[in-house]
Amino acid sequence: MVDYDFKKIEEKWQEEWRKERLFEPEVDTAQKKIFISVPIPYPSGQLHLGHMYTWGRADVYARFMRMRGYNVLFPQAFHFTGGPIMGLRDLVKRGDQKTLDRLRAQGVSEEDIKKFGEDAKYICQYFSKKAMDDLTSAGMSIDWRRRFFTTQLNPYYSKFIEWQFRKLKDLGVVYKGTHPVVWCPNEKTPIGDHDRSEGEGESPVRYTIIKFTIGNVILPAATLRPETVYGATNLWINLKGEYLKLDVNGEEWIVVKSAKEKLESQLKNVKDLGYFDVSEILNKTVRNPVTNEEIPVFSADFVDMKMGTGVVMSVPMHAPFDLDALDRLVQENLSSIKPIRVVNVAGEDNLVEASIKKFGKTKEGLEKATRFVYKEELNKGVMAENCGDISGLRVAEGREKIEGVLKEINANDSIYEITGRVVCRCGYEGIVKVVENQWFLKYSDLSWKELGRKMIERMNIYPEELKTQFLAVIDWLDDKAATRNGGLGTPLPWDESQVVEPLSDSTIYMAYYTIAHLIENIPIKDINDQLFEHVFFGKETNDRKHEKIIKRMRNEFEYWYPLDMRITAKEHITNHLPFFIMNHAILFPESKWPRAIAVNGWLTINMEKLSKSKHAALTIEKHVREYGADRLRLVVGAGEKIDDANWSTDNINGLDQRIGFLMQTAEMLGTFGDEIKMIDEYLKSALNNIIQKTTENYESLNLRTGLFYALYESITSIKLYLDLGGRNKENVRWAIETVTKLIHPAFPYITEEIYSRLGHKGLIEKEDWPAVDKEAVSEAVESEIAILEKTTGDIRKIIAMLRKKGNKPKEIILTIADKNAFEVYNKIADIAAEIKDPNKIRERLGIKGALVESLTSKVNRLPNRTLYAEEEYRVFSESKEWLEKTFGCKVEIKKGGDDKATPGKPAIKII
RNA sequence: GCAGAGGUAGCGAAGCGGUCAAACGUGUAAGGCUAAGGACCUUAUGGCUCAGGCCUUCGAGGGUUCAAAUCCCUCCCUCUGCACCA
Repeated sequence: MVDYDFKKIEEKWQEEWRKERLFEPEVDTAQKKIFISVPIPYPSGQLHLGHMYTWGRADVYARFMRMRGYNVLFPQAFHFTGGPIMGLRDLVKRGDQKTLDRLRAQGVSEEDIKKFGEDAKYICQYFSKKAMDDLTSAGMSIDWRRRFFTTQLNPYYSKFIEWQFRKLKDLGVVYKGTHPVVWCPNEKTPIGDHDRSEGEGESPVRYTIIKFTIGNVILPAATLRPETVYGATNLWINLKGEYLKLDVNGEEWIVVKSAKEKLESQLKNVKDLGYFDVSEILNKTVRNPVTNEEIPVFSADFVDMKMGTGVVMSVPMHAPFDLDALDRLVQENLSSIKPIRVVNVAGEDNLVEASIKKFGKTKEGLEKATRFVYKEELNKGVMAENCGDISGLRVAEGREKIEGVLKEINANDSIYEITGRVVCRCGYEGIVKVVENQWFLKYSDLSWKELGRKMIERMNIYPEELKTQFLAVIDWLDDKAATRNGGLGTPLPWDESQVVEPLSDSTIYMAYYTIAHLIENIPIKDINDQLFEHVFFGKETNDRKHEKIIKRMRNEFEYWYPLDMRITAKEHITNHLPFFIMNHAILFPESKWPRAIAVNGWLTINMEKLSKSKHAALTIEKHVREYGADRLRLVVGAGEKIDDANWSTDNINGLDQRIGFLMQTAEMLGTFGDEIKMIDEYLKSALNNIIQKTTENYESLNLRTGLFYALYESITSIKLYLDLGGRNKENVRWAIETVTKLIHPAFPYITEEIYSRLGHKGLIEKEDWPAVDKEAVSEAVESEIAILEKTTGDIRKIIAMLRKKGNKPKEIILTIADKNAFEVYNKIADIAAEIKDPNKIRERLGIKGALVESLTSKVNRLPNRTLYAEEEYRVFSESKEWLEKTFGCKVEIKKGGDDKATPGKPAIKII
């Protein structure tokens, strides 16, 4: 590592930035603005390297844009909404050992831990303060004046949320409904994924109930494949099970005992009418409500007492379990039923028979067979001609349509099951509950989706490939439950039993940043919808008391909005980002729609995912202390696009080397002169190319590539320049300053330091971003340098061979090709620019000879640029000294006279 | 299942019709520098050659083209998300 006192340097420049108020931009209509934001973190722990990656990317962009002359706003708030912090408080209160260990590992004092157990708000405050300090020390150029937090703990923000939801309701996109959730009957709350000790990822699945009737009594068969009702040959019940007769919404249902609780928690009005002996209906017939046929009721062991209603529709032609059970009855001469085909799969004669053969008749085998048949028929199946209204439809379509058919004849209902066993952390098994009084945002609305799509089409999305995915997500979007009945948050203004849930109260909060530092000058009692309507939409206000401050708020919003760049990680693609898009689309006019989104992958450490247990060891605080902020900021170059980025401290060495090189070269400047050689043209050309590439890549948040040019390619070019004998003071100085500027957004502290050591008084961040001098870019010069390098490589190869033979080179003679060879070469290059076929090129050229033959013989080695004889001579003769030094022998450069020389490839003769 | 992304040398990762045996980083090996180690510099790192050459490679198999890692088709495999949860 290069030795420098990073702590001192960091403190020094932080102070300078603070003095200059560099990160506290004011409205200035004469200056172009850019508004950047990163998600609002949830302060349930200390920020770690994963955060560093996302914030680092945002900060590089912010500093880059500042240098490009933009007035940059980069604010940061904190999100207190939700349940987990309260959960953390309870765990601390309970003295949960794991939790306490984790907090202690993060350096939380015993006194603070005690307070955590008493007050969730204190946890929020503690960690948000920490986060602020960590981000600041890591060099984030954040305007902290505008920080705020959410929930009713901040009544101003709550007013903003209330306004927003009233407005959404007025727009007709909020409605009250019901929603199935996995529910803990003990704690009486939904069990989210992280609240489960078993069953992560399991979710409610809806079974269709088809009502078969026997007189007035209903046998409700639960099924995932209602479209096969045309092929039902019988019903299955299980004589070993206990059944009940229930009054369900005024109808008499026969169901297995376990279904009672489910139906109750799924909003059915249930009265228990007592035990029902199912042997009473065994072998009796029931009426299929769709076909009106009478079919028998049989018993089968495979009917699961815990699943659904305990009544199963038998479709032996399309269900392995049904066929297997029926076969047994037929063998015992208890039935003579024949399966009925209702789905055709091209090229398949009897899918169920085939699959049973394949997977076997064990329970596992039949389960596999069932999944297989389900999949095949769903994907490839077509409903047969005996299926009434759904005949000829694809299975998926038929399944959708049959629901309507059943509904019309009042023969359907539904029951939810969980896709797998879920156990709550409290130890109780989860069930599906249909919760009432849920308020939904109607993201399924087609005209709303149209707005969302329109916004996406107009937005810059980085990486670009994600645009199609965003459009797909909008298509897939369904109504979103926007409230819940617990946790921290803002109560829904018209139904205070519900709290706006976290993802729904953080869709347009970026607008709040524009006024967050001003709004609290107005007493809370005077904050109303009219104020927000005025500030955001310029509608009339009759508040004269706060005229001045309101006017400022209005100006701030008008100036800063829309948001120019939203930077976030990929886990938000299917939740936060689409909501952010949709809510902006419906609430704001097009001129205020966000302009760009940049998405990044996750950070891995030495190729391993950052697991929760590792967070404590990977805090930003710890790493800044250990390595310094600049070195830590190297993490922004760890990845690109949505690929996962890998961080390893190995890379620090590479950074240090290059920083050291810049500093050393800066110190050597005094020994340089003012001679200008071809290599100086090369330096100018190469660096201008690098400026261009760096700028383009920073613009689209491709920071790994940007840094590759700014930090690696640039220094490689400067080294090559010095190697080849370049010693022009002005040019080297310019090169060092340019590179320092190019890498400044990523490594702000050390670059400020280098810049001041170069004798500059002002801040580098206030300097202009290096401009590309197109005049200086010369393809010819760069190709000649490449030719020089290639030739050097060839010489080396030949010398190595000679050495093997025991020969030592005494002299190297390089001969540049004849002028007329260059003419031929360039003619071919010209033709090859449009015609690519070697045969046709030769035809068109009309010249023959060994040179033409060799230049056009290999299709992938056609000349593709113009070369100049004088330039080629110059580059070699100016490098003569260097070549002699490199190879330790005499070198002679000749012009013409050797047939072996071709343009771009001088003849090498070694004596 | 649905949706999206992707499979390139030991590893990571560029390239997205012709300057591709394939940038760059890292690893490995040899040499230099060092008292030594680290750091640094040079070179090598698909195979065969041994005067700058040739041959075979970019998940598998077909196809288009004078020319394919790059375009088209089929197949195999991997990753991510699927919601009321931050």
